[in-house]
Amino acid sequence: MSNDLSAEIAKQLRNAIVSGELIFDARLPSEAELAEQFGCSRSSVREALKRLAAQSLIRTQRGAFGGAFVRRLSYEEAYGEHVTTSTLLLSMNEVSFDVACEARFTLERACGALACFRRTPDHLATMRAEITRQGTPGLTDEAWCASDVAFHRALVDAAGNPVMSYQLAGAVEAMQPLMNMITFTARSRERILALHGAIAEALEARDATRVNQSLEDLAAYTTTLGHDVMAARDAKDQHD
Amino acid sequence: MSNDLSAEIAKQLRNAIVSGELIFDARLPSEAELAEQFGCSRSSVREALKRLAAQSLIRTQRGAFGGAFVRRLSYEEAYGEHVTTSTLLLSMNEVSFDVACEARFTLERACGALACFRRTPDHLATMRAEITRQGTPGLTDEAWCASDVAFHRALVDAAGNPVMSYQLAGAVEAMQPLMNMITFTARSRERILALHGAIAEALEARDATRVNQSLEDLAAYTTTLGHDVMAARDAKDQHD
DNA sequence: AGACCTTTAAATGTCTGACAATTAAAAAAT
DNA sequence: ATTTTTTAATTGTCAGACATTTAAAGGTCT
Repeated sequence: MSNDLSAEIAKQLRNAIVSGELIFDARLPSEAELAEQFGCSRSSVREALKRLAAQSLIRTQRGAFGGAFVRRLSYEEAYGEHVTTSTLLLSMNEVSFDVACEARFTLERACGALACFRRTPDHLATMRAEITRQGTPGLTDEAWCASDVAFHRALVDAAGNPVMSYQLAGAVEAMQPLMNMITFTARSRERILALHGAIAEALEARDATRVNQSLEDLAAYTTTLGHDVMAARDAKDQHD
Repeated sequence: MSNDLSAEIAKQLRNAIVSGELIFDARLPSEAELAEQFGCSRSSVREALKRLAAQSLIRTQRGAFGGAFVRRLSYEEAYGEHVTTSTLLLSMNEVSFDVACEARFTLERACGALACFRRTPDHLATMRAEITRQGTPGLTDEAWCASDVAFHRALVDAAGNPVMSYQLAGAVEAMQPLMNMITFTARSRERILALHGAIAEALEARDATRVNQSLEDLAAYTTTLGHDVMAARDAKDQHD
């Protein structure tokens, strides 16, 4: 039906994998066999297999008794894919800062409640370490943002639900590019740092209400900063 | 460094796209030019391009002035990719039903609060339509589950935040395969249906507390059903 | 001049055949 | 029994050819 053979072949093989017909670690027929089955050349089969490899659906192994094998999608890989897709989505679609912020903090607050029950000393230690780093003078914007992401990731992980950590990967990590615009002044960093401290303390005390409140404050402040930056940029554009 | 040329080429091109060096609708060099640039054959370049195409990063166009163009990732595509990845992740990693349920309903409750402010008559109508469908006798398990997903998707969309809808895609839609195990009896459907009604009513009344409570009830009941099914299955396994 | 047809060149899509590199099993040698 | 060598299967890469598609350029007719 399609005018792209390799896409069609990839689709059929993908279906076989997703439907469970080909299970984890199952070996696909060799490229030559697939070419015969589909009545096409080896090149077309290879292009199809590369498509599947790009989606982490298969791995290939050279040599005798090698071939393409169905791959188990790990949390780490799924996490990475989710972050890449989300980053791309946000960077290519002019998403409003407000909307992205709202989504991120709404979801993060949902984690906060669970995290109060489940947080371990490990999670608290990670958060405190990032807070310390954020207090060091002369931190570059990139380093600050990376640390910010690590802090929030620790908060999400503290909820102790790997599925949720995966789901929130995009919300937390893909925000980084958007956050880069708002951390210009030392004053704004100071304020954010104080709010991070409040969150960590409330989490240590397992005080869900305070965690929630601190996250709301942080959301409000972040939104304000975003607006200020946007307004300043608009003014500059007018001036130029 | 890698022993896979096409993967290496794909990586470099992907970086150029993600970093913004190649912007939306930019045309990549032709396959022949890329082959020359990378000092390899056209086949290897083609395999690399297919990898990028599989990730929706480029589209190709045949003919003169055709070629590979950077593609804008739409919400719909990102949504679809997220669902596929999540489904695969859940199906391949023996995720506990409890953990998945907790993640899903925790995130959904977070939407509930926002949805009370933003829900439109359209959202309510969609939810009521699905409730009606769920009440029709003789509904297959697949149809029931699809309708269930549509209902919850409407609830998420009612929050009026497209970024959030995208983020929750995995949580809502990838649960379908897991839900398929628990909707065996008419009695359980009836109970779920009643809870759906309660959610819709509370949302219409913009009563956040009741929405939250109803979602919690639904979560609790779903978890119970899951346990029952699991226990029954274990008992059967012992017997066989 | 404008509308319609034809040609052309550039590009991707596909096929064929070849060889290199890798690898595990089988066979041979010690 | 252990080590080494051979072998066969399989993926990775390349070169060259041809098919197909497509938009632009050129030509023809009114």
